[in-house]
Amino acid sequence: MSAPRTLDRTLLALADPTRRAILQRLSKGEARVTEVAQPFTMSLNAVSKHILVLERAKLVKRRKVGREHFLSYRSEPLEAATKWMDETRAFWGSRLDALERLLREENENTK
Amino acid sequence: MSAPRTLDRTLLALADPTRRAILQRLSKGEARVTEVAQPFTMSLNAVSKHILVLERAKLVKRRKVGREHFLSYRSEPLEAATKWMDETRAFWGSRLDALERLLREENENTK
DNA sequence: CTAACATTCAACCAAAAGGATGAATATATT
DNA sequence: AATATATTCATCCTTTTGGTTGAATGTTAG
Repeated sequence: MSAPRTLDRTLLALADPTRRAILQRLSKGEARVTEVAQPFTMSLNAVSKHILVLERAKLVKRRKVGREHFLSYRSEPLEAATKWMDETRAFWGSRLDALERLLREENENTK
Repeated sequence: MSAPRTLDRTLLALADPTRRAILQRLSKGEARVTEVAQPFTMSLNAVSKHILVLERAKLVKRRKVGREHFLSYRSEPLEAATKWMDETRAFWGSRLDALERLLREENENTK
């Protein structure tokens, strides 16, 4: 099993609409911090912090050219999270169907 | 587009190893609060709070029988989150491949 | 050199998260 | 009725989060 910290960071980073919007923007191509911040009403600094969260989760990579920081989207963490979710959903969802689960519950309740 | 609040709550609830462990336990069948809390070193009350977070995200349903509260896992939010992730990953990941993205970036940089 | 620009750093703040403990509530057992 | 059990409620504490503003840093342009 892979370190759960990574998954924590990925899911936490994705659990915010601002950050998802940032990622969506970056999925269309590289952009500078100011460009990324432009559509939002919040301050540039606030966006800068969101970017930091995304970087910590490795969902965004930064490339510095002079005074400009180019941000790009990295797909690996989302792929990993998707993989975890698919596997988990399969395991939690279909392996025990409703009837099986009911039987097991009854069995446990009479122990 | 579906309300982002739901997705927020689901992802936030999943972004914690304790809560994922609780869900894993419940995926094997119903359990009471005390049973769910038993494996953890933290206090019962702390677990109770985690359960509340999971309920808010509709990942856990509660059925009260006398003084006992039976908790059960609900698969719908995880299914919805998986769906969102799959779609998003497809959209962000494969629709623009590396070359396309590179061209677009160069184009944007010369505007 | 100086001015403008891109970005972060440093405080500060309010709210939420994650935990502990002790009291309260409701139900079951004797 | 008295006690034990299952669970939450109410406080309190510390850390994190998400936001603000103002200053600092580094880079480019005039």
